[in-house]
Amino acid sequence: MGTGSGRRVGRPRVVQRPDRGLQPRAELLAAAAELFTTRGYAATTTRAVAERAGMRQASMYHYVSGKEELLAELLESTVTPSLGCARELLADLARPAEDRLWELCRADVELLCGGPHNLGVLYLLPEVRAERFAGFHAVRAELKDAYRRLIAATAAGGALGKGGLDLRTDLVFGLIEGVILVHRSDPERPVAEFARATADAALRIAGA
Amino acid sequence: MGTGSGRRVGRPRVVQRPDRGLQPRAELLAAAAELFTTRGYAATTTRAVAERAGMRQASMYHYVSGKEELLAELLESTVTPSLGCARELLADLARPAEDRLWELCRADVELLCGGPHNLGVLYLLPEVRAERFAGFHAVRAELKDAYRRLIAATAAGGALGKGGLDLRTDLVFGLIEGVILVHRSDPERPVAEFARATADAALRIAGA
DNA sequence: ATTATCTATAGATCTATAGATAATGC
DNA sequence: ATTATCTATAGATCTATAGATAATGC
Repeated sequence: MGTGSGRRVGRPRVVQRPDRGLQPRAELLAAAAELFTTRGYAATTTRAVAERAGMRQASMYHYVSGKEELLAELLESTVTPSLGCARELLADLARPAEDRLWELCRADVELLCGGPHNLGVLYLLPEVRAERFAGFHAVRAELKDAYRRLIAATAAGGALGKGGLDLRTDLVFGLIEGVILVHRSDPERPVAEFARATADAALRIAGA
Repeated sequence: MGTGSGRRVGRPRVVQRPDRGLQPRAELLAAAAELFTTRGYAATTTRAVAERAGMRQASMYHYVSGKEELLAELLESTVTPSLGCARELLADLARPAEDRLWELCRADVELLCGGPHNLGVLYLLPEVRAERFAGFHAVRAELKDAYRRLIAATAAGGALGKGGLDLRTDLVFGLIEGVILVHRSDPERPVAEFARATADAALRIAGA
């Protein structure tokens, strides 16, 4: 039972394209990622997404309820890997907090800048404030809290009061997000190197 | 000749509101700033802007050619003050570069975070890449170049090669932008203090 | 029979223009 | 006469549903 074979149930698509081995839903997500980041979410029509995914506009509704569902899934899928990394680092009490904070920053930048599209811009969409995206906000808040805890666990962070800790966290978090957004200005630069430099900068801000 | 008086030429507006002393075009800009930042640019209709400014949808076209013109003007009006500040600091050769870089960062954050709306999010709109907004891109590039030159003029920056200088510039610029975006998470915090803390962080990143 | 598509379209917008109207100015 | 507004609307969308169609599966 090969997924790659041409033998597929259902009416054939009117436009045939080289099968990229993706499931229809994944094709829709990939198309949405590209269009949302390059043209904007609200400016992207369901027709544009469907057509880029190789199907007609109406067929999209066989897989998703609409644009919102695509956005919600894209958002969560970008934070989840970073969050997984954060959880592991939080639990790894053997390593110094400074090392773990550095590693979280580095991994976060590399994950976001390494993908084919700059999904970080989606975080800032005003539409995302809606109740519909509560799931995304929850994971993102947990990620930010991981940053806060790691900063608090550093030598410099331990001396901070609540206000000071919140401030440092916002600065570090702001750096990470900002750097991801600014990155497209020079996509030539190797991501791994850029991620390490950002992590170095974050540690300086944290006062380590 | 008081602008405040009720004696106005032309057919009266159908909805009367307390005159806030703004010219119609300024009312439109204020309405657009609020709606673009809270609901998103593409999601905001011309009707919504006009109605919030106190006039009917079609009347808006007496003052502006459409949404794009409003966006273009809002964008430029947010960078221009920062750029003016940057020019003055660049010319002030008597002061150490470190001081001037610190001051530019502080002023930039204060200007952007101090306004009633978070206009920084508008910078990231995919729509803004269009040729229509070349003017905005020009002033913004000049602002970024001012950052680069001030960083190059610091003691630590002088030793950097081109690649290193570009990297530092992106990190500092990323911090400023990111911090402006993250700021809304805690709008209670006094802006002046936040701006100073960000400037401190920027100098650490720059290696000073 | 089941499935994945398709075509067609109703209903709801939204933009930008045309032309009418109600003020003041002279 | 000039001006700032209004109402009305043509034309161009865009979304989401209804129902038809063309494959495979049994």
